[in-house]
Amino acid sequence: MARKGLTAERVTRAAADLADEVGFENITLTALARGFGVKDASLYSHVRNLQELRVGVALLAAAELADRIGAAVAGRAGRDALTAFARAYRDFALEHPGRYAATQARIDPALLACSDGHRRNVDYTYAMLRAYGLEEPDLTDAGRLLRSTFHGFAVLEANGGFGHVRPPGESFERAVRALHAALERWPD
Amino acid sequence: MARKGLTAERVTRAAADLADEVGFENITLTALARGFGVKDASLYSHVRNLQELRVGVALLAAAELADRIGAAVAGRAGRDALTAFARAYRDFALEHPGRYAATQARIDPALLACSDGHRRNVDYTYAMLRAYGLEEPDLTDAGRLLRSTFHGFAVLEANGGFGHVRPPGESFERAVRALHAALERWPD
DNA sequence: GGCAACTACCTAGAGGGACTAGGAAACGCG
DNA sequence: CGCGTTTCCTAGTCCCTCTAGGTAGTTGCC
Repeated sequence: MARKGLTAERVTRAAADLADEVGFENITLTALARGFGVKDASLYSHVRNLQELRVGVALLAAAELADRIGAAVAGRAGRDALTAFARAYRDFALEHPGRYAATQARIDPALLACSDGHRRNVDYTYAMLRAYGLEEPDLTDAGRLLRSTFHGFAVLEANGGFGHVRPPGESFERAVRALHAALERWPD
Repeated sequence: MARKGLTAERVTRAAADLADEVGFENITLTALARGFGVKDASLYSHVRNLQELRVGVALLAAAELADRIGAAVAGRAGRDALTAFARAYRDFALEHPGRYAATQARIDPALLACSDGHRRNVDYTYAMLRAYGLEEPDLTDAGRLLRSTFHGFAVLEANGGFGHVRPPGESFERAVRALHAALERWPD
């Protein structure tokens, strides 16, 4: 009955890794327990239930994504910032599909408000858009357009939704160019 | 032991309705069987397994979406067609969240090639884009941009990803305007 | 150092969903 | 009518979530 030194954080991090392997929807407390050489019931000392584990992964993933985006946009503005933001976003989704899916999981709004990662992601977006000279409500509209396009692209690419003819990366760069042009001419 | 007159089609249609209620990921053969007043094992006479049921729902939903889009864009071109397409797309996603999620489910490419609904959805998009004077590879890039934005918006809105301040519908109309402008000036 | 409190792990078991094997009753067609 | 097929059944396996209650390590406190 040797102790394995598990903590809520280690479990959550392992869950994030597992999510990247098998998909965020398919993480399982049993599989996680197997990975630690422990019975599944034991994990309930560290995590209340599967739902809470998912929330933990979502917060972790959002923070990691925010780190990447923050590093990418640091010291840039306008087109440079937009391109760096977009690439960081897409790269994260490609490298960490499970974590990325977690960032988009439906979460209790009260909890979401406390999530540093989610808040920072929004902040970076708004900061970038303000540099284009936008103000409310254009800020909101443009922000939603960016999020929709980036997220939609990430989902479709991850799901193999694009035929294999043309490299998705080139389509993505084009999309970012088009968005840049749209932001410069906003509101048309 | 009265027969209930079940068929693969009735089961699939019920699964689509259930998906709209509880989410595409959460449909269950057991719940479906309960709805028909039948044991879960009985459904295996009509559907090979859960995976195949999901595929069936996906094909059904894609056909329904294609019908709506086809009706919307009939006789229109340019901005009119784009707006009608976008509204039909978003409305479908809002009215039938489960069916909409099904249209985006990862499916065996071989099967997907046989899906009339999926093919028509692609065809409508390409027809619309050709009216903007685009040719390959711009056609592919622009098509991916549209799909990404529409899909991303639908997912975020369905997940409650937009705060409640500004009505999503207005942001959506703006996004469509921006996309129209981008298509007219393509490639920038 | 020794004892109590706490915590990390355990076993046992309920409950539910996917799925299979094999059986019986309804149906459809000659 | 009777024969084969289809539809539904019971029974049971396996896997996952989650709870209750027990035991063994660890920590803190005198």
